[in-house]
Amino acid sequence: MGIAERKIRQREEFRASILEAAWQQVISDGWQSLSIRKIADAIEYSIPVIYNHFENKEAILLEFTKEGFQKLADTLEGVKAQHTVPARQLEAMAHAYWDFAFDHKEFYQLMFGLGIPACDRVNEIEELKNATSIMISTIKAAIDESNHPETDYFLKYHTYLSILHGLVSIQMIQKEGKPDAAKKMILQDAISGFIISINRINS
Amino acid sequence: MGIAERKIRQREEFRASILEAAWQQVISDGWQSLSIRKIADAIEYSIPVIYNHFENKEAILLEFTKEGFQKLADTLEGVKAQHTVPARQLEAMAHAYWDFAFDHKEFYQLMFGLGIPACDRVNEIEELKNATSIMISTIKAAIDESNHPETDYFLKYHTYLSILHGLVSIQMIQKEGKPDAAKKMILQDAISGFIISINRINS
DNA sequence: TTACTTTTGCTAACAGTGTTAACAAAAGTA
DNA sequence: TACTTTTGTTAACACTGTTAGCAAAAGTAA
Repeated sequence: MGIAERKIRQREEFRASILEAAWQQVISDGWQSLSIRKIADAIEYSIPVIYNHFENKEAILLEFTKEGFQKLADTLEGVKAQHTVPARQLEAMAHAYWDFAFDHKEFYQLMFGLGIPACDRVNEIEELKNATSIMISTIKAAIDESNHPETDYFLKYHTYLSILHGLVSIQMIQKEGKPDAAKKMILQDAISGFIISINRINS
Repeated sequence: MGIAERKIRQREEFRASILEAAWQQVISDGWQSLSIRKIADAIEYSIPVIYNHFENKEAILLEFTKEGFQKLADTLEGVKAQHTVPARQLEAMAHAYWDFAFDHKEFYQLMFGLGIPACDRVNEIEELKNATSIMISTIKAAIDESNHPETDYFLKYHTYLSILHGLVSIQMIQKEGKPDAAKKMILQDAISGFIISINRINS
């Protein structure tokens, strides 16, 4: 008798329909406004049934996080296979990473814990400009002293800030605790590379 | 008569006490669990009085965001002043940036919209390891082909990922919209620098 | 088919959240 | 003292995630 099998199948379908409804919510209004109630509403069931399939709301989001990382892995692998020289592979993967992030923005934000209050208003903060101008002026000075004074300082500023922010936030995601002095080598490494790149023509 | 002045002063003090209470909440439980009700409780006033001084909860958080950026700007400026060569300034500023982020974690998370569900569980995601291993293997291959096969591949992987994530998330914060193809030059620039740094000894 | 067990889904509630309308009390002004 | 403005309160609205308790449906065994 296939009753047990059918039940498992139905359960799986139900679970999938929850995720489907949840995902519709996420892509239409962002994951911050996802709510159990809206999911229940969309699948036309009462609220508690969702808890028969997922421990809590976080478990639903975790599902998407996993899916996102797998999608990213697949993308990277596919792109990597199209090249043979490692340096070209790294380059192609970088572009694929970038494309993935913006083509699947909701996934990416979920995966890396991004997206918060007032993110759209951050550009209007005067204090931000103070910090920005200090960095830019230094970059400018460094470029002026280099062999390539025609370098785009604004581009280099973005690179500089991105490296710093990337290092910090990756570190914050992975470690709950403190700075971890040894990890500062990564910072030193990245900044050294950046400074070198100012004094050299990029290939 | 100094009545008006006193009133303004008292208003200012009240406002400050709200921020003070809010900040205590933030540093003890993280900004995600900050609530108007808890603030009201801490200052021993009813809830609506807070809305006499701040338009909404977001306005309170924005206050801290501003404060954070100003703190960062001051820190960078102070560190910069201790050096004369721009390259050294950039280096020192990078370290100061790092220290700031971890010494004022709550500020930093607020400033860059970090901190979300399941951030501590992200390391246990199997799918993450899939994506990781693809990148690491490529980095390894690139190092093997370089003039410095003794390079720490794990360090380089972190640098690579940090650059990518930094670029993406900075871009996501600043722009609501789409990829912006021209901005991809920043990516190309950063990755080129990274690849160069694999083939060179860091100064 | 009947009697029993398990699964499934429901209503209703608890404990929170941000926000606001309506009103009372205090403070300042004439 | 009478009036106006500011300030603060209670109580509610409209949401959140989550769960206890119960009814109905589905499956099982006689």
